[in-house]
Amino acid sequence: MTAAPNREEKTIAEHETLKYSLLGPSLTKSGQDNVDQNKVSEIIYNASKGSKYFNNEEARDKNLTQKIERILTKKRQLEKLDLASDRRKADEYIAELELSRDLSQVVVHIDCDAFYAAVEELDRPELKDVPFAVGGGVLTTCNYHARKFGCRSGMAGFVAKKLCPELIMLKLNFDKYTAKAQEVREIIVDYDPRFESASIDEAYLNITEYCRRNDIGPEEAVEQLRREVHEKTKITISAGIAANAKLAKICSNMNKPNGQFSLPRERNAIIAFMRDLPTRKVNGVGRVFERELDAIGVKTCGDIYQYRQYLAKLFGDKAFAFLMQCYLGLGRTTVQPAEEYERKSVGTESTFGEMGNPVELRDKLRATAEELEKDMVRTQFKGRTLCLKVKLHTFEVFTRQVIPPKAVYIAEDLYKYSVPMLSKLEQEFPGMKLRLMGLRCTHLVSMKKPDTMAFFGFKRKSTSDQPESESPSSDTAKRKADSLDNDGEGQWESWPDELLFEDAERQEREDEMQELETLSQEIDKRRHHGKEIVPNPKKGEEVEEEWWDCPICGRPQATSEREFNEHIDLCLSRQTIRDVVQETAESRSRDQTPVPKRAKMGTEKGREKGVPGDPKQRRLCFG
DNA sequence: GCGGATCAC
DNA sequence: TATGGTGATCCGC
Repeated sequence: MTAAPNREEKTIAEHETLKYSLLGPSLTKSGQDNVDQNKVSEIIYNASKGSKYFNNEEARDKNLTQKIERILTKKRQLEKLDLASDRRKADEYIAELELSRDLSQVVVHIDCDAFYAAVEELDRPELKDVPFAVGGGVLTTCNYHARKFGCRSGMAGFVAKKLCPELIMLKLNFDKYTAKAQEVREIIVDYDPRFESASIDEAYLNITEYCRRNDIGPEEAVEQLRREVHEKTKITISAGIAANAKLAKICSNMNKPNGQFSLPRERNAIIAFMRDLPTRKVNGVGRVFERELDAIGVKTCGDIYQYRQYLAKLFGDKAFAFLMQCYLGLGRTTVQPAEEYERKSVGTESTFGEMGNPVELRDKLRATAEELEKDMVRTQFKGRTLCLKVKLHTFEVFTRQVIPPKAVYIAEDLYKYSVPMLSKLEQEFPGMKLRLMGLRCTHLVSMKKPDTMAFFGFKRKSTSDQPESESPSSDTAKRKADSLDNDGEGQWESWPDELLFEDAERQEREDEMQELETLSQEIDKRRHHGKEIVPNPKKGEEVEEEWWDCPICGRPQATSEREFNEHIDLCLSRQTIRDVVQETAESRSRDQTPVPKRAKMGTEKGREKGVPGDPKQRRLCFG
């Protein structure tokens, strides 16, 4: 074969993958079954061709193709080697995972059907029979009529219009969706008071206890839940019922919309289910990983097994572990409120018309900093690291970060420390024009006043043999109260908005805050020092009684939050902050026990992400 | 630890 | 005319 046709073939092949990529990330969403994807792909391709976005996508696609070439080359090398040891390691891992299999829990994933569109339809019934979408330049979602034309979430508005010229575009009414989501959560809380919001329209529930208490089967319970939600909110939801969250999530997509699917909680049924399941159906496998897996011959989760000896070397240990769990159909069986997840960053970004003027760019940076300050104040965090993100007019994305001398959150500081990064980028890309700018703080430090047990990480542990002590009703009430506290106000009463103060006073406050922050970190570290600080049930009969070791004086303290806070206040006033920090540092150096890591939020590759307990975010959620 | 990349929603 | 915002994780260096 000559070189020319080969190159041509390659170009065609590359365009095929590009076209596939251009279809967007939500290809697996429902409503696309009877759509001629080739036709849709052609329209999208032609609508996009030549644009800067297209060119960038093309470049990315070429890079991925090269990356896949490298993967294949590596695989061919591995094939020549003796991988018996790798196969044995994989088999040992599988055996180990198998031992951890827990089929005792009934986990449910629920997902509102085309949620934003459904809410809009309630207000405007005439929309029911016409294709329409919600969102601005990019579709946030669209109804099922629109999906028949190939429209999808994440698609550019003008492309959607090409696919469906009659498409009606609606602006987002975020408050409306939030209110509706709240209605839904008020119902599902009765099925699991500790349900977990995955987003505004998705939630995980563990209904094991509900089924036991009401002597009802899981499928029947979920049918009842869906019926109840529909009757009371007029929203239809789809649900998946399975032994763990990963499977439940997959199952909720099986009979969408307005349907449910239950996967038996039996090993054989689960293995059989995974065997024929395309990898892309698993949460965490996106367009890229799907292509990479496909390239080596893995199309379904069942295919994973025969390639097990290659996976770690080709994709890394994390991906290996993830894939093994996919093959076995394993996932977490725990469900917990989103507020209990720990936030790791706060950021803001925005897109705008091409901008290259350095003065304008600095104005934009200042505005971005001011936006971020609002979010930092709202969430009560400072950041030890500040990250600047820019997207050039070519759609290329770059990030740069700094560690300011102190934790930051005030716009002035955010700006001051990010300007040099912007200047450096301007040097790096002379005449650069941006279409997006963003700022993000990471390595967060809490600014919450240290007067609650929650601050120290103490949570009332429900006595396991006393489920009534944490009855659904009381928890519901508490969680409803939480949701009303939507701005985190009331936790910072004695420290009003910084902006109200004159600069000098502000500085003073800041220094004080800095000290508090240092204290909080020290105590935080110490808290994680050992399990011994967690609440211990008192020996004896009174199981309800609990006590805590004060993290400052070390003495055991009473159980009520009020008493505990009073003690902490007393302790703090007796001992200066400096003393505490000193003492804590000493105790740390005495005790060489490694600080236990916080519970990880997700599993490998960001699977099973939770939503941080940020009010802004929480507003988006059921939880 | 940094920067790029991927992923979910 | 023209393709989002927020947050998380993983990998290679």
